[in-house]
Amino acid sequence: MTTIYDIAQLSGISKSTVSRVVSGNGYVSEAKRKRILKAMHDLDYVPNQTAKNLRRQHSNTLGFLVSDYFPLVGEFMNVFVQAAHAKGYNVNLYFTQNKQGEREALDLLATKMLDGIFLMTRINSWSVIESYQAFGPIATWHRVNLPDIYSAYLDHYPVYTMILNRLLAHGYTHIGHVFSSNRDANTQARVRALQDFGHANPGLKLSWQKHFTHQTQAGQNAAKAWLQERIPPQAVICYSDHVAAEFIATLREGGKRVPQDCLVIGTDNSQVAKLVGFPTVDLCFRQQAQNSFNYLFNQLRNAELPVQSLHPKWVDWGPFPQVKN
Amino acid sequence: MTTIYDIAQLSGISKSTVSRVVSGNGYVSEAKRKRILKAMHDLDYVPNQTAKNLRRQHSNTLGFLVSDYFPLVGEFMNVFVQAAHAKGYNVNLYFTQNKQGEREALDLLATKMLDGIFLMTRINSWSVIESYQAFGPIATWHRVNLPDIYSAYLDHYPVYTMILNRLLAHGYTHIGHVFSSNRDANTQARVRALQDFGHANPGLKLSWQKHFTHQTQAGQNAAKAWLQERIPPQAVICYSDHVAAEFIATLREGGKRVPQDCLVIGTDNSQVAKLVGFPTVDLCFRQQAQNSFNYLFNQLRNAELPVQSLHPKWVDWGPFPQVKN
DNA sequence: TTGAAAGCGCTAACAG
DNA sequence: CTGTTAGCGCTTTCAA
Repeated sequence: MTTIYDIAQLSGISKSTVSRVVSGNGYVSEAKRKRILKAMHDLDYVPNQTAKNLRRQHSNTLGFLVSDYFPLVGEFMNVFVQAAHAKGYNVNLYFTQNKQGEREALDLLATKMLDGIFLMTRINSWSVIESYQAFGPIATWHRVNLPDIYSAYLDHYPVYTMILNRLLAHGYTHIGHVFSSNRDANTQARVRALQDFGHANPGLKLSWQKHFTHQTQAGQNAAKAWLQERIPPQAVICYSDHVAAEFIATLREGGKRVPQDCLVIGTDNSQVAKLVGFPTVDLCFRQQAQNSFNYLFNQLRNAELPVQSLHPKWVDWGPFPQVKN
Repeated sequence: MTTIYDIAQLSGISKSTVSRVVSGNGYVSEAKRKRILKAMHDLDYVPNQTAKNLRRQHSNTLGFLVSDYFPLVGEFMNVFVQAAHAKGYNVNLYFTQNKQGEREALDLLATKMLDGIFLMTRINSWSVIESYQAFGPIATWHRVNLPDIYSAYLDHYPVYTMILNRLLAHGYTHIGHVFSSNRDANTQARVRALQDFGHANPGLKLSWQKHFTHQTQAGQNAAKAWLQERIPPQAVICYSDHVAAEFIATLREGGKRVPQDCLVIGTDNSQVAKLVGFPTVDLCFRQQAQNSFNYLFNQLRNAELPVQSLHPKWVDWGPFPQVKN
């Protein structure tokens, strides 16, 4: 492997001058620059990023942590990584299966092996995560109210209310719900929205509610429960598009028609909603990914990239029929 | 940030001894080890990976390069990253939008910023990619026959023949094809399989063929073309599940029934096939991801992790009806 | 079993 | 404009 020293030797110029042309900092005479460039070319010189990182005490690398893969991760990551690359940042991916693994990844912040971290999904408590913030900026997808951690969240309370109102306007009076873990602040917001809606509209049947901690098979299990009911809900709101898609697939396997027998609604506007064809709400995850990167970048470089507000909206990839009684 | 030096100071023991307990190499007396451990704990010591990497001339990090995101990337990467983590490797993700970007990522091999590379999708010619192999192992998803680059490929010729035969057995005589770029060796294999099949079975209509370089909207555009036909194919084989799903969605939007009006077949066995519900062929991408990592690991560590052979098989997530005339 | 010392490849004062 | 010098934090001989 050829180093800065080799090219200094070959060109008969000092290491530091070579460094100047490699890094582009400082003045170098045209003559010497030419000779150095030639030597670099002749020797196939490639700068050693690791040495550079050690010296500069940062890596131009961001960590993207998820505890588990689920379909939206790929789509989200895609936006995040593109944004990062556009600004010269690399991203390191970590599937943190447990507390220990998550801490190890977080530890990398302390030595600037990672300059900043995006947490799509967390395992450790916020208090331990927060303690790492001293070493570098942290952004998260989760809804959380911490002074030093940026959260790309969108409040699900009004979104859920919006969904319920539309359902009501279309004549639905028996509505089921598939929620994520109650630990999640936005799940709590949804549940609250549901309660308030129930009080405001007495007489509706809203009690069919399922909670799932993991996306794996949540849709399938919820649909199986639906199929068992003597009088199942006319519509079911799922906490993610993937769950909705799986719910629909399982219902159809069970011989039911969607949306005729049950209208299923997702909340992501991910690719699968379009493919399977059901109504969903765009929760702006693409903008959230961009915002998260922008926040991290702004912290790191003292910049002012825009962090835009989010405007959820309906995306009807499938029919939203009036209920027939 | 506390370093090995700080804890040497605090405990009154030399740097090198501290290093021994941190890295776990070499003998250290129990007494000193205890004191050092205590100091490490008191000072919240976190080893500096960058310094370690510079010194050891490797990073325990693999590069995962893709030119563009497409849905299978997420699922594939999931398996690859999990496999890597299980063996103590991290993975760095690169979306290499152009030749330049791909080379920059490949360059990282030279300095062991990256110990090995997996190429899901490439941009530069194989000859330039091959030249990097001197710096570290390279594996790829593409089908390519290069002595020094591992390719996780599965031969699509027999797979395509298998699909055609099943279609024929079910009475299909007019079969359409959505292919990827002809540059791809496995696309060429599919086309050859089709030609040979046509010769062996004269009288079939097999000429409806579309080629797409990118997955984005391939399914949609192909379906639009299908909808224009006076006598469209009874079945269409798509080169990926995502393309198949989009094809189906567009057909349905156009008022057609699937599979009644057109049987659509995918080839991935990705999540979307299950969700949308259509027949697909498992091309074992999960095993391919595992194999790719295992190959890289074997090269790097002179190990013998199994690189297993691939056995494609039908997965009917949706009906495969007999054709009715 | 331990410490001193050299050095991985690069950058950035500093002095000239 | 350029060279000398001193490290970044860690590992690893080598000698004690």
